[in-house]
Amino acid sequence: MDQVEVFKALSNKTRLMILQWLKEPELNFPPQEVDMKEVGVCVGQIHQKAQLTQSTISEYLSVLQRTGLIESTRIGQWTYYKRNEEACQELKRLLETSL
Amino acid sequence: MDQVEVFKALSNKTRLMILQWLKEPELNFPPQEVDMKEVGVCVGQIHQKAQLTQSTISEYLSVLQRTGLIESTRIGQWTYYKRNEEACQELKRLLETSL
DNA sequence: AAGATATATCGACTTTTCCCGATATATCTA
DNA sequence: TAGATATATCGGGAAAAGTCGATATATCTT
Repeated sequence: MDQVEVFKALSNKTRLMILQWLKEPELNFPPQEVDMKEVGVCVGQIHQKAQLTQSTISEYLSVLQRTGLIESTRIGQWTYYKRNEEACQELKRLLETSL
Repeated sequence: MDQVEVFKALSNKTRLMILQWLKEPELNFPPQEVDMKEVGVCVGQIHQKAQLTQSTISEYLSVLQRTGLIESTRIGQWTYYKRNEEACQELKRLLETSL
């Protein structure tokens, strides 16, 4: 895990928010077909909640995914994103030592 | 403490290194007149060790100081920088919850 | 007061990031 | 297969960050 890349990914208000929202998807997004806890939240929902264009949000989700902090599942025409809690934990551990 | 600003400050290899070096100044810098543990390390020493110009390092130290992660003391013509361990701890705590 | 030394600040240039709109791609449905 | 919908990617303009050299400022020494 490249620390600089992770910090860059976290250096943006919207991306930090997304990470927060995905912590408790049921609290932050309207009910879905899928189990949000299990599968995640689709791009459109995140796009609606963040007030930025679809392309920007898609890009931001890629940035976060590249760090490993979130992961995606494609189901039909939707891509669902959810946190990778293990990676988040590992990052915390990393920060514990590297900071 | 503005999270985005902190992460931006940490989004740079050199600044991360500086923060590391200042963790154990006696191990990372040649002996000085002053007690490095207590007072810190002067800009010139950090400048020599990081391979960037004096102005860049001075700027980077300001960036770090603005986050509160390091603090400075002027003694004569030297400015000494050292970690603010309390702030570093607080940041870790913040990350623990905000991440 | 003059010169030396350490640091900070300024102006400039380059690279990166932030966002957008437009378009491409994938999948679904009729 | 045609259209609809969801997402990804591409190209670009504006703003911010990275980095430098030159210069200003502060302090020390003589």
